[in-house]
Amino acid sequence: MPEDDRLSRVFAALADPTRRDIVARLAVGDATVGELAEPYDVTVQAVSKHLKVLGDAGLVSRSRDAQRRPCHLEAEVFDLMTKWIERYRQQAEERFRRLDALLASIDEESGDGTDGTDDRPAGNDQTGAAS
Amino acid sequence: MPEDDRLSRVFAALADPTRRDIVARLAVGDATVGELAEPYDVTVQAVSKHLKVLGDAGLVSRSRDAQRRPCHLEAEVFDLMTKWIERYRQQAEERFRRLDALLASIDEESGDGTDGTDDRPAGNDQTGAAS
DNA sequence: CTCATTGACAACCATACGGTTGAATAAGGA
DNA sequence: TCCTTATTCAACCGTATGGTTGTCAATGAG
Repeated sequence: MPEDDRLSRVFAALADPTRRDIVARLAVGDATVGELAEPYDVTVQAVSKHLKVLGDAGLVSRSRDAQRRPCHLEAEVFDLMTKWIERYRQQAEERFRRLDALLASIDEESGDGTDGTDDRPAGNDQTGAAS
Repeated sequence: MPEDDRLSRVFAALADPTRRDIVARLAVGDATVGELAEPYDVTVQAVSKHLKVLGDAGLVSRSRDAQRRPCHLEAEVFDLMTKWIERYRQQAEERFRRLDALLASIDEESGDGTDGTDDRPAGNDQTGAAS
């Protein structure tokens, strides 16, 4: 499966409060569909659907114990999200730092505010760069 | 806004590849709607909708520069996600460690495999615990 | 003032989503 | 064997989503 697709599934799966709640419960310990359904006032079928979504996203795996199909949380998928998030957070924070440095340098040489624009660090001139 | 709702919006916003791509571009630098729309073969209106979703999730903010409405990435929202993810990842990993310790302790006293069930660490007996 | 640019809003369409009910499958227990 | 439990599958319903086209508001340039 394409990694992009997988990321989409994971994010979409966690966009639902009930499914996040299920993940929270599974973090405590494995559980069956019936057990997971109990706290909510929805049918077992609905929870089964939620579990299918979580399963397709790779967040939970199922095993078999007689008629039961216990659900198990697969924590490693979280790494995929964390990696994605951290990447852009760091990028954004880096950009913020650069802007901060720019403002500081402008502040330093206050009095001849005519050529300060040349101090702009290269690489963040996205605005206005496109045709 | 309820935090749960906010989290849902953020996850839902990032569940779309185009919107993740937009976030990636904004991490490099602010941009206008038109600039953001260019790489994709969808209309500007569609991108505007995407930006509304990202805005409602608190992921991007808008300012005004003449007719233009530059988009700016708000990195702090990532913290909300990271916190949620780390919480359950750590819980799941902790549970994994406990299971590992259990298996190790069982392995140690191999030979009298009759009462090993009492060695189960407390707190992870979710399965079968619900009434 | 008039026009071009930038972007948002409204209405519409097809599809996906979360939920339901009802029936089917799988596995034990009487 | 028949019945109960646990879970899924199938069909349906209302609403949300991502996309389109068309129109309108805001602003700057001629």
